[in-house]
Amino acid sequence: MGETGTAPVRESGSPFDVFSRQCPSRVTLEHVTGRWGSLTLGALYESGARFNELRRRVDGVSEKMLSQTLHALERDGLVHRDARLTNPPRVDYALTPLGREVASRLMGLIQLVEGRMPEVVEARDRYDAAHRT
Amino acid sequence: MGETGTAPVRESGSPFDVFSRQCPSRVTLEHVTGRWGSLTLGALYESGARFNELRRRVDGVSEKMLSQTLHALERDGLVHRDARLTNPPRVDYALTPLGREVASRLMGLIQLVEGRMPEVVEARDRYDAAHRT
DNA sequence: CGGCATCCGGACTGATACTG
DNA sequence: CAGTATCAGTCCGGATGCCG
Repeated sequence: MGETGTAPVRESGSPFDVFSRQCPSRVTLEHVTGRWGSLTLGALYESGARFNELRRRVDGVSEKMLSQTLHALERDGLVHRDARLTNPPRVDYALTPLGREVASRLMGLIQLVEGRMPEVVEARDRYDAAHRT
Repeated sequence: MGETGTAPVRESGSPFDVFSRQCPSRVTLEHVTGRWGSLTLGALYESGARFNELRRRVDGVSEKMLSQTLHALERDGLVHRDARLTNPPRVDYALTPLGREVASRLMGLIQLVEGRMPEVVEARDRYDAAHRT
């Protein structure tokens, strides 16, 4: 390959470098960080819950999106689904140990963003003021 | 209000609860965790860079999306843009102190996901095997 | 080099309706 | 309660072309 210093190796030597296209880890990262994925993991970090309880925690999510999100997270091994075929049916969702680790880091990020929102809002105002013609 | 334990207060008492619809922090969180936002912050965490250098680091991003992403992050005060009106033009992007904090947590998440991909892949195989009719 | 404006197909989203 | 199915609307995102 080019020896002109183009090497994009980054610090990674990982076989699962998210920065590369077509790497399976990028898909998982998108499940985790996606619009509803992050909020769903955050909601479950609090405690396990049933479907409609989760819907209430994640304000604004539709049935379809929540269902879809939970399936993706379950498939990735981050969420455990426990279904009782009783009447009425009861399905409990909870984080797996791996899911808990991921959610923990995610919560760290979420809380940082929440806590620094005043700075963000201020930055936005400055930006908007500067970019008005 | 209801004293039946419905209080959805969560651990948050924050005025910027991402779990609530219409909260500005949710928008910022989406910029940060979005498909290209997370990878862009990750790329900049390594070091500041020029536009096309960033394009190379974030494999697969289009010019348009990178530009759009950088604007959003700049507006949120996470990225600093330094433009020299020379010829040829030169524009350097770098993280702000706040951006660096956010990117740091993000990298923690990214590295966790990358490192645990074997488990994820395994979980997927199990899921797919169990859900084939 | 570092962008922005436009176009356009397809992916994604969200009501609604229906099932077990 | 816990979903799936369907369908219409939105918007994402890439390609192209032009400008400073």
